[in-house]
Amino acid sequence: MFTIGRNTDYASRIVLHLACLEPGARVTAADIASRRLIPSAFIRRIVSRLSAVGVLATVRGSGGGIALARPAAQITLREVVEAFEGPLSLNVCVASPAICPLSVTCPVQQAWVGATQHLAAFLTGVTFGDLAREIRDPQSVP
Amino acid sequence: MFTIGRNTDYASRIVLHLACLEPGARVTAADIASRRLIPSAFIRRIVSRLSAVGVLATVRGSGGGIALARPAAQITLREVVEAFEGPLSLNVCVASPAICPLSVTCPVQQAWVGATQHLAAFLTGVTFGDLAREIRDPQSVP
DNA sequence: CGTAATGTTACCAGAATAGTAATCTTTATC
DNA sequence: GATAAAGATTACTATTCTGGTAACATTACG
Repeated sequence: MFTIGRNTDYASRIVLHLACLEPGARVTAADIASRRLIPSAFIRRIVSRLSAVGVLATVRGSGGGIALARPAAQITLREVVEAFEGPLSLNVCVASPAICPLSVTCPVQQAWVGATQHLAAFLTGVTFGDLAREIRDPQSVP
Repeated sequence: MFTIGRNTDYASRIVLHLACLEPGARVTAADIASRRLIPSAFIRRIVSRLSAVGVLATVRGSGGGIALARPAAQITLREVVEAFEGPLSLNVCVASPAICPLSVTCPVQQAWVGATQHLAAFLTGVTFGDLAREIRDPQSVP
């Protein structure tokens, strides 16, 4: 079973949480942590990463907090995944073909490239605007 | 970067190697290991697993060896992947939703289910018959 | 029985993962 | 400007996973 890591999962919960609030709403990391069941010490690094990547905008200091850096409809699941997992690559020979001495004419490598592209396209098509709408109005996307 | 493991990669090379031979051809593990650059001690477990899953047929003892258990066209890349990675599941909450207390109405979980299904469908569509044909006749599938 | 082959198990070192904790920086407010 | 609230950064740990090695067991042919 090859899966995304917990970081990525938590990150998507955080972004989803913000996407469900009023546009531009700002909340504290501790608040998200408690509501979304994320280890509170953990959330710091995740938020930090997401803001470095341009998904979140943070405000330090008293009264500060976390908000989406862009409208939720412009944030894709792929972006969040790649922030933690690196560029999508279902096999090492996809990201760095040189690692495999056989890769030049290897059809399996081609297959993995194709699979990776398919997955990437799917994840690009999922925005947090869509996901938030599913929560607000479950009927809209059955 | 979340990728398949080396086991899975090696396994696909082994099956591909056999798929390129005459149908029913039987060769030794050591032979495959040397030709496909797989650690020779490693290949035992891999072959053993693949035969347990019904992809390979092995014959023990002197003069024994390894062959495909079925025509290459009936062996999918998905099958080989799942033999080593377990059932496809891009997030833990896909395989076991109970693990996440939020999963009941979690749209991200839905997204991961969809992504997993897409990937599974893609990998089901890739057979080692196709892959072997690409090697024999690169023009046929450009 | 000896040899050639796969099957199985145990083991190891290094890396990654999940999670914790402590400390530093920034900034709003009083 | 002192204080406290908030995020930023770094280090650390325990556990698991991974890739790989090695040894031994089993089977079968001649």
